[in-house]
Amino acid sequence: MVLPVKPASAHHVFRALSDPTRRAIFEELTRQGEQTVHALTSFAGVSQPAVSKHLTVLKRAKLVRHRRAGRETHYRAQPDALAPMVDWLRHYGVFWRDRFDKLEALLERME
Amino acid sequence: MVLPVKPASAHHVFRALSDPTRRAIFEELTRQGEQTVHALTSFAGVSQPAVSKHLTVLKRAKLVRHRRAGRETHYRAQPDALAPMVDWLRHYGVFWRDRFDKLEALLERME
DNA sequence: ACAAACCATAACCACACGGTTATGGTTTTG
DNA sequence: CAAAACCATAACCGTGTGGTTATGGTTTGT
Repeated sequence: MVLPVKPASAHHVFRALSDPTRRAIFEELTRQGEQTVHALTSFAGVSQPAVSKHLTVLKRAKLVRHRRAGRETHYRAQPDALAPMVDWLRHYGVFWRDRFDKLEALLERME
Repeated sequence: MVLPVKPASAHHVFRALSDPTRRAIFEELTRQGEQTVHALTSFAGVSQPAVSKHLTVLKRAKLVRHRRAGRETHYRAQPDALAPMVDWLRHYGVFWRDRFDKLEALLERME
C-alpha cells in the first residue's frame, strides 16, 4: 500500500477547495510549512474562529493534519490528499501536456 | 498561442465543479458527447430549469460550450477549460505518480 | 496563583445556492 | 394555423455556508 491514509471522498476535496479563503490557507501551509492557528489567522484576514472552521473543513478532506503542542495547534498541508481530485481529472486526458514536458525533460537529461 | 479561448478564472472552475450535479453533467457530456438540455434533464434527475442553471455556471467556467439548433440547444464538454485547476494542482508536486507511470512506460517501450 | 495567550465550539446572522413552479419565446409538428 | 416541444428566465423558498461575537478550556508566563 502506497498511501499512508485512506483518502477522503472526492466530494470532500472538491468542496473544501471551492472556497478562496480555504485555498489560500492551504497554499500558505504548503509554501511556509507548518503554522499555528494564530499565524494563519493573521495571514487569512478573517477572525480566528473562521480560520478554525476552515481548518475543520480542510481536515475533513484530509488536506491538513494537526499537531497539538501545548496551548497551540500546528497545522500542516497534506498534498497527498489531493489524489482524489487528480484521479478525477485523469479521466479527461488533461495531463498530456505534462507528459510532453516530462518526456522532454527526460530526453534532455539523457542528452 | 495554444489555447483557443482565454481560460476562465481558477475560482470559477473550482466553484463550478464543487457541486455533484454539475460534476455529473460534465462527466456525462464527456462520456456521451454532445447532449440536448432535454437529454441532460432526464439524466440528471432534477428539473429542466435546474439543469439550465447548472449549465450557466459551467458556461461561466467555460467548461461547456453550446450550439443552438432550432428549438434545441446542444451542449458539449470542453475539457481544456480544466487547465486552471490543473495548473493550480501542478504547484503541489502531485503528479509524481504520473511521472513514474510515464517513465515506466517509456522504459518498457525502449525495452 | 493569576493573568494572558491560544484555540475550539456555540450561537447567531446575512446571503448565496440549489431546488422548485410559473411564464414566455422560439421552433417544430400535425 | 394551432398545438406541442424545447429552452431560458423570473420569482420564490428552505437550507447551507462563511462570517461575526461570545464563551470556555488548556496551557504558558509572571
